[in-house]
Amino acid sequence: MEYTVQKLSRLGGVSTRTLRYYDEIGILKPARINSSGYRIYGSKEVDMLQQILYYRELGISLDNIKKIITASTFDKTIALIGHRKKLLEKRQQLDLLIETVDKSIANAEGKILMNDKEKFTGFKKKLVDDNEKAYGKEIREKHGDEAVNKSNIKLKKMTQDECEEVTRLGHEVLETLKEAYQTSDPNGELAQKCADLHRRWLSFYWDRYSKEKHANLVQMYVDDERFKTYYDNVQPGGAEFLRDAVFIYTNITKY
Amino acid sequence: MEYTVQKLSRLGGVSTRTLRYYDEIGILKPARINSSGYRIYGSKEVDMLQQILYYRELGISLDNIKKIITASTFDKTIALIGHRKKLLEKRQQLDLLIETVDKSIANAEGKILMNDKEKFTGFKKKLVDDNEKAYGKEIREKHGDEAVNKSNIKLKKMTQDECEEVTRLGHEVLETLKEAYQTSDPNGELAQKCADLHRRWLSFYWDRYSKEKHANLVQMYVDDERFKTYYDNVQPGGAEFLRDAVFIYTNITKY
DNA sequence: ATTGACATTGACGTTACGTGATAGTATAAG
DNA sequence: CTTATACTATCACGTAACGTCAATGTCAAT
Repeated sequence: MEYTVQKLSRLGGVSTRTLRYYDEIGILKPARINSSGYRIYGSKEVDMLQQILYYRELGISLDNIKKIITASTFDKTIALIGHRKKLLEKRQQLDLLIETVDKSIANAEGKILMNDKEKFTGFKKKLVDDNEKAYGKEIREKHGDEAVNKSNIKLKKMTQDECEEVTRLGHEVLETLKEAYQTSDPNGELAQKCADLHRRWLSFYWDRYSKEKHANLVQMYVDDERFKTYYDNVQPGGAEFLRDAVFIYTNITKY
Repeated sequence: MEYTVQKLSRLGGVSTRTLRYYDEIGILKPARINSSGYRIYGSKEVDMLQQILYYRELGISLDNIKKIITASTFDKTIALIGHRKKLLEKRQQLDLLIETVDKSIANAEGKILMNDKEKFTGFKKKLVDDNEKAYGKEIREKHGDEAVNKSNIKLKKMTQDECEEVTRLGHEVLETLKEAYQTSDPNGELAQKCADLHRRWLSFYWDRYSKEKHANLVQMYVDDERFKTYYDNVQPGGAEFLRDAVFIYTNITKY
């Protein structure tokens, strides 16, 4: 069986540009060039493309793939082991980043909540900025290893499963909010379920849950245009509805 | 206080090129340009650089940093939350890759071990290639989600702590090997400790440990030049010494 | 005046292609 | 046989965040 660029590209699920590029860098040459200058690939090239794409999926650079595919099984194994190590390091790096982002978010939220009433004092911005500077310095000091480890934020120990759940929860909150909004009853079952989901979602981010903070936060969702927009994009009037539901849920009615 | 490019670059731990680039893309302009065309930065710019570097550490693109640093605290928080989500997705993607690499390594090792005696039949290469093709297809079929989940490889459930340990163990094996080699006694305490460390290291990669496979593997370390080179680079004669120690350790003496 | 450390502006290289521009070729329909 | 259109080819520029020359100008000290 013979294939032109497009046929092979469809077979492999890549673009024709990719095939021409692979030809250019010498990683996958066509079996022959026909009289019109067209690239013609054979079944051997199909197999080769499969292998290339396989390694590409693993995040290996084309340069290394080039070496790997011409290497023996042993060398391939060694290459894979080395690559595995790189991936693990990358993941640790990612974990560290996520931790730091979490700290930053928690910090910002804390500041927002604490300083909600001083909104116009002009102090807040300075405080937060100072804090960011401090963190930045901290990180650059010693890559933040020790400092970060001392953190007592809950998120630190989030497993992968929990990460998936918090994402799912986030979606669920929004979808339940949409449904609940249709009932127009913040006291209803759906709205209260939504408030409860929101609490569970928050609990992932907060060290410890408190009704006060919860109510405070949803009020802020309404007061601040940017958060309001976020929820209203999901469901117009959603921010207010969520606040009302959470006020009932927490049994707190003023802020 | 005023800073030239180099002074600021040393303060922030970045290259002068980076500062010129940041000027070029408008993310950090100098306070003024002196009569000789030199960039002069003030303390405000130092603060700004701190912030930029902070966000850069988090893996945020300069383009987004540009938006973030001019945004309010609320917007920054929202941006961070969004970024956090991206990081989590990236990590899941990485975990998937690591799993697949593990499968691939285990597969290759399995093939090597199983077919050690058929080394010259020429079947092996074909088998492995076929297998790789199969995996590649599998992955591209449905991103391998289900297929990968069905895997019963031990590594799948490696936590981060375990990942760190296996890396540490790997180093320990090599260092102990070096020390043990000095004793010239594969039956000695150090050599047996090394063999034991090697077993523990292997146990991370294998579904279940067997003395047979262990002895078989270390013999291969000697027989195959590429693996031999790997260990001999650490300690000349290391591959043979490790084999001898493991033969004693496993109480298996022929292969 | 000279030297050495510092500054400037280009401009090309990096990765793995995407996205045109321009031009030649194959194939089926009219 | 012409035409439409579907395909092919080769440039060549753009991407992100700088690294790395190269050529040239400036500052402080000897």
